[in-house]
Parts: sequence; structure tokens; C-alpha cells
Amino acid sequence: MARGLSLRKYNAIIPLLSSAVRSYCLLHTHKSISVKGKIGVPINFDKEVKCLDDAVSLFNRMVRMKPIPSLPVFCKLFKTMLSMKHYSAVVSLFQEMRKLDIPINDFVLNILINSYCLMHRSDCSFSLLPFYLKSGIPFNVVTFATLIRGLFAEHNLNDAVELFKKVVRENICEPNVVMYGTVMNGLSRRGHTQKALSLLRLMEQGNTKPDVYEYSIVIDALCKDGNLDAAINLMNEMKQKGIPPDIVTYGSLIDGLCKLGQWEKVRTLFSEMVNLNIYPDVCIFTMVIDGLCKEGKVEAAEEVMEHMIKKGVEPNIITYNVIMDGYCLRGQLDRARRIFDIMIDKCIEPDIFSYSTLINGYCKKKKLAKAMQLLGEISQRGLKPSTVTYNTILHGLFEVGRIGDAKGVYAEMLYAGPKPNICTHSTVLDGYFRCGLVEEAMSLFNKLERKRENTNIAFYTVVLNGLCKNGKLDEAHSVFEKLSLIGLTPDVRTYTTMITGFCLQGLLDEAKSMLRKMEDNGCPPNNVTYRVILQGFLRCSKFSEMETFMKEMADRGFSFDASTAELLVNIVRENPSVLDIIPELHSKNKY
DNA sequence: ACAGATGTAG
Repeated sequence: MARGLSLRKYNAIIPLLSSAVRSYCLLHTHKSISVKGKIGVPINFDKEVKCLDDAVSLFNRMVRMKPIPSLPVFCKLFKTMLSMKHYSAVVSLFQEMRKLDIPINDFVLNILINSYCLMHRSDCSFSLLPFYLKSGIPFNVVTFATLIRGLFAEHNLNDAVELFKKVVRENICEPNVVMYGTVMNGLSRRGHTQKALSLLRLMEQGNTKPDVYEYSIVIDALCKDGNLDAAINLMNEMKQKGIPPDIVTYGSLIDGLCKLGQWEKVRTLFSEMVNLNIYPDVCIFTMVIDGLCKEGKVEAAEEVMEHMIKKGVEPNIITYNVIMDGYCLRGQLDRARRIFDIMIDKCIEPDIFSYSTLINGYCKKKKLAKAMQLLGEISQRGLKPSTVTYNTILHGLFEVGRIGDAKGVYAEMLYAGPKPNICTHSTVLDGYFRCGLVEEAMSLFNKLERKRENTNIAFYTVVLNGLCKNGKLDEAHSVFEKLSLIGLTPDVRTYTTMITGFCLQGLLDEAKSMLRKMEDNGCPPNNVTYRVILQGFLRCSKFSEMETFMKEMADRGFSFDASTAELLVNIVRENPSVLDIIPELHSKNKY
């Protein structure tokens, strides 16, 4: 519903918009596209607009027509341009319209706002709001839903939620299902499932009742969290309310169940949806195929693919990529490569996922020459390596010690490739440390720390591990102590890394106190932690102190891995009295 | 609003 906004209401949103209004001038800094073109040719919209040039020349003809085409025609042109991702061009053409004194309306302005949001310039979007007021054009729910979506796209969750609350609280416009859906989606995708669920509950109480769309957003978020019980309960709830789940709802649930390997429940949902005459689509079959592949059951996956073809559902590029990854995971690169070639035979052009998957497969087999060759082929196919592609190949090169090549690829990435992400940084740092390039690692680490970009505990664990393994336990310890200041919580790998570091230096008391500390901090040790600490004590022949740990391990259902077991056997062989000190070893005597 | 590729402890 469209409703004008009084100045009072506008003032109410001013604090939020302050930075936006400050950047109002930005509106006028965009370069204009020059207006040239043929005049008087009739518009054949769909046929003519295939690229940016087409759009611009059509625009130029439109503005010279007499009478000038109606605003919906301009909107249609702009929407086509947005679908081609020519966001800034829409801004330029809008400015041409202004210069030519072509009257505009709320639809055009909303499209302009959306253009800025899609450019991740929601500040510019906000700076347009005074323009609505000046021109007497009313804001509507689309305006604000678009702004909220823009803020979410920029990861500005707080402002997005604040704006939504303001819109509701101050009755700026009546939120509709789309606006609720936008907020719930934004919350879900940023991991705030519970907040999305609360909003769903709020909708249930209010006038705008949620439909299958809103339920599906929350169900999907719950599934992605692995909270399948809650997801299934929510589905049952919506059924009881008379809102039948659709194919998307079933898709989310089936994907979640496949990822947890709960095949019986997958089967149940499958028959349930077919009974409701909802037939699985290529997405759903691909989820099942992926689940099977990840469990190593590629044959079963191929059977599902045959089944779907029989049912008239054609596999697409994602289906083939998933099967290819399945073979890669089993190390069957020849088979993976065969799937790649079959795809091409079927005129399904490999995409960057196909290449990254296959490159990862070759890297894991340490066949770096093959991997590098594929990297070279990417551009020949008119594709660009993604950040993931680079991360994969960098990891592979470092792993086999091809430092020079790794540095070369990294330099190429920095120079001409996609933006490195936290994985890239972790991979390169880990590579430097493993190759003993501590200086280079630390200088990169310091540089990254100064930038204060997004970071995570995995990244720091790489640094701690690198320092510990290179004999810099003191430095590692001071980085570790700093973690809470950065707002990062050590996880089981972080603690295990530190414990390994202490054990390496024979500092068993420190290792032991770190073990207690992690427990106290609500991060219980796992299998690996115990293995590390036991090996540490074994290597220092501190047999008697091991007893406690072995009891704890047994209580928690952990067992030895092959290498710890072997170590134990050798110790017992050389020193049979160990058996008397550690009664638990009797049961392990079979080694 | 449903599907695919990358990094950290042993």
C-alpha cells in the first residue's frame, strides 16, 4: 500500500539516514552516458535490448520520441538493465531523465533505489529519500523493503533491523509479506535463525499472516543449522494451520536430512510429497545424489541419477559436478575426469565449480601438473578462476612444497584475480609456516592483522600452529592470550594446537593445565586432544600420569588411533612394567 | 524461499 510520509515521520527516520544524507552529493558525481542515437525508430523492446549499448541507444531514442513513452516503459528498460547487472548505467540514465525534465514517479525512484542497493551503495539510496519528499512522491512498502534488503546485502544487519522496526513502530507504511520475508531472509542468512523464528511468531499474531514462503525461510534456516527436529516440527505446525508445504519446503528438509545421513526420513518425505502430487525436481534429486556421494556411495548416486532421468527429470551441471566430486573424494580421478568429458559431450559446458572440483581432486592426489593444466584451461573456456579455485591450487602447491609456483599463483591472484578471502589468507599462511618461511608468514600475518578485516578462529589457529611447529611457543602463547581481546573464542582445534605446542617442548604441566582450561571454558577435549596429550606423556616416559587421561578417554568413549597404539606397543615392549603402572593397558594388550 | 567447489589440531 502506498502512503505519503509526513515530515514528522520522515524526521523520525533521519537519525538512521544521517550518513546517507551526508553523502547526498554522491548522487551528482556519477558520470553520464552520452546521449546519441537514431531517432524515430519504433521500440521493439525484447528483441532490441541484448546488452548495455542496446539499452542506452534505446533510451536515447525513447527520450526523443513525441510523445515521450510512458514511465512504465522506462521502468521496463531499467529492470532489464538491472537483470543484466548494469546498475550504474541505470543511475546515469535516470540522471539523463532528470536533465531532460522528464517527470518521474515512485516506480522509477524505487528502481533507482534498488540499483544503488545492488551496487552495495545503500547510502546513495538513502540520500534519495529527500528527493521523494521534495517531489511529493510517496514512499511505499517497496521503497523500504528494498532499502532493508540493501542493508542486509551490505551485512549491515543492525541498521536493517532498526529500519524495519522504525517502519513498523512509527507506522511509516504497513509491512507486507514481502517486507517480512526480506527481514526474515536477511536474518536467516546471517545465522540468526532464532530471530527469524521470532519474527515468524510475531507475524502469526499480527494482521499479515505468514504463508508458505515465510515458513519455508525459517524451515530452511533450521535445516542449515542441522536442527532437523525443529524444522520438521515447524512443518507439521504449518500443516496444522492449513498451510501445505511446497516443493521448496520439502527441498530444505530433504537436503538437511541428506546431509545428516538420515536416509529413512528422506525416504518418508519423498513418498509424502509424491502422495501430495509434488514431484521432486532436479534440485531435490541433486541433494540426494550429493548426500550419497559425500558418504562415498557414488554407485548409489549414479543409480539415483538414472532413476531421475527415467522420471523425466534431466540432470544439470550441478548434478554432474556433484557426481564428479563424489569420484574425486574417493580418489578416482579417472572416473571424475570421465564425468567431466561426458558433460561436455552432452553440451553441458563445465563451469568454474566443475574446474574447482576437478582441480581439488587432482590436488588431493598430489597431481599438481594436472591441476595446473586445468587452471590454465579455465580462461580458454571464457571462465575466470574463483577465489575457491585459487585457494584450492595454492593449498595443493604448498602441500607438495612447490613454494615458487605457489608464490607465483598467489601473486597472480593479487594482481589480476578475485579478492582473497579468509581461506586464502589461512592457506597461504599455513603454506609459509609448513615450508618454514616463518618471516614471510609473520609479515603477512601482521599486515592482515593491521587491516582488521573479517577474521575467524580458524585463521588464528593456523598462525598458532605455525608458530608452535616452528619453535616459537612464546609468540604463539602471546597470540593465544590475545584472542579474547579480538573477540574470538578458541575451539577444540585451537586448544589442541596449543597443547601440541607444549608437548613438543616437553612442557607437560602447561599442556595439562590447558586441557583443564578448555574443559572449564566449555570446550571439552576430543579424540585428537587426548591422543596428542597421551603421545606427549608417552614420549617423555611419564607413564604414571597417563592413567587419569586414559580413564577420562575411556569414559568419553574415545580410543587410540594407529600411531598412538603403535607408540604404546613399542613402549610396553621395551618396558613391560608399564603394564603394572597403567592397568588400562591390559585391555589394549592385543596391540 | 530448495542443490554444487576451498582453509585450521592429529
